[in-house]
Amino acid sequence: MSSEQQDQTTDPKERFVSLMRGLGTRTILYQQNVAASLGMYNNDLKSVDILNETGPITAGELSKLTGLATGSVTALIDRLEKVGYVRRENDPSDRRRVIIVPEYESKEEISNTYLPLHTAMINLVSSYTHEELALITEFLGKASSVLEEQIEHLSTATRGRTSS
Amino acid sequence: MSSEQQDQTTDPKERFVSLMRGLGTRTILYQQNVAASLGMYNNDLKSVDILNETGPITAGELSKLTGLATGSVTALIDRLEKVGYVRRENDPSDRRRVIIVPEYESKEEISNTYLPLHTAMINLVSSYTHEELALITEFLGKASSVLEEQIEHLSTATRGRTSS
DNA sequence: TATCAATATCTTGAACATCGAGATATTTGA
DNA sequence: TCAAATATCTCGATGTTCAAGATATTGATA
Repeated sequence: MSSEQQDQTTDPKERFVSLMRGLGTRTILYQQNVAASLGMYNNDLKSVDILNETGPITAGELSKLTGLATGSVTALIDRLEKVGYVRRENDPSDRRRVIIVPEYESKEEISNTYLPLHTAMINLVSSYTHEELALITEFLGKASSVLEEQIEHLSTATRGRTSS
Repeated sequence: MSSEQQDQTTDPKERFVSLMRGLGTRTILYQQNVAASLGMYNNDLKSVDILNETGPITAGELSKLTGLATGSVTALIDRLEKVGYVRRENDPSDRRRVIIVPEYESKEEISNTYLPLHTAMINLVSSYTHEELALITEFLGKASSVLEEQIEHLSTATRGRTSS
């Protein structure tokens, strides 16, 4: 896998979309490799990443965000808690709820694994001017929003089927 | 999940990297939702995407690209072949090998599921000038390369552990 | 205040992708 | 010609994941 096949479409927009897809595929493969190299399951790492972005959330919310069944999330939290990546905390205002608090920063193992990518990205970014960087950053934000909408669409449309 | 927490870092570069990560997380969640809505396993869809980009490859190559054991790939191909997403073909020059030929285009089910995202992306892109689009496109290519290098690093460094 | 429905998490058993190792077939090099 | 290397497949074991039910708690209604 590199730059093969029909990648060099003539239409600039289609070429862009094609690159976007390629980036997506590589992102997924990358995350999978990170998980493997940490000896974690994909969903476990995915959850850690989500928690790192959202901060503490309840088990139910994590279930919705990951698309996993609640029973799976229970087991998942057990695993993460055992390794020290998160801890359970009781919600004083609602004793049914369990809040999952990420201990992400305390565990440098994960950030160390991400570090080479981080460095490479900073490196890449340094080759751009402030204006260019601003444009790209703005674009990334919009692309994220688009993806988020699409996820919302799909997850509401699918509700309850078998998957991975 | 939206725009929470420490996302608005002051340093533009760090802010960029943060957005990049967010995009990654959403990409993974999106792909997972697509798989679920198609009633497929994540790895199966991942493989279809890879095959769509690479064109026909051998079972062994797919095994390397996905990081799955060869036995898993055999079962995976069985599933994809049964649904008609790929077909097996013998390599006349090496009769041990099995070439997996994607029937991607013939099966519109998948492209239809990707269509809304495709449209939204085209839409997003249309708001940029040619010069801007060229810049972003160039950036995407470079980012893809960076990811590919990182994948290569990790996969060579990990060789043989337990994962998902 | 007592009760019932709704909500949140956990428990349990079954299902099934994945792994690892071995089996089979084929190719390559000595 | 023969052994080592390579490519895919087979098979049993493992373990996440699911679905449904169990338990605990909350909120609303009468």
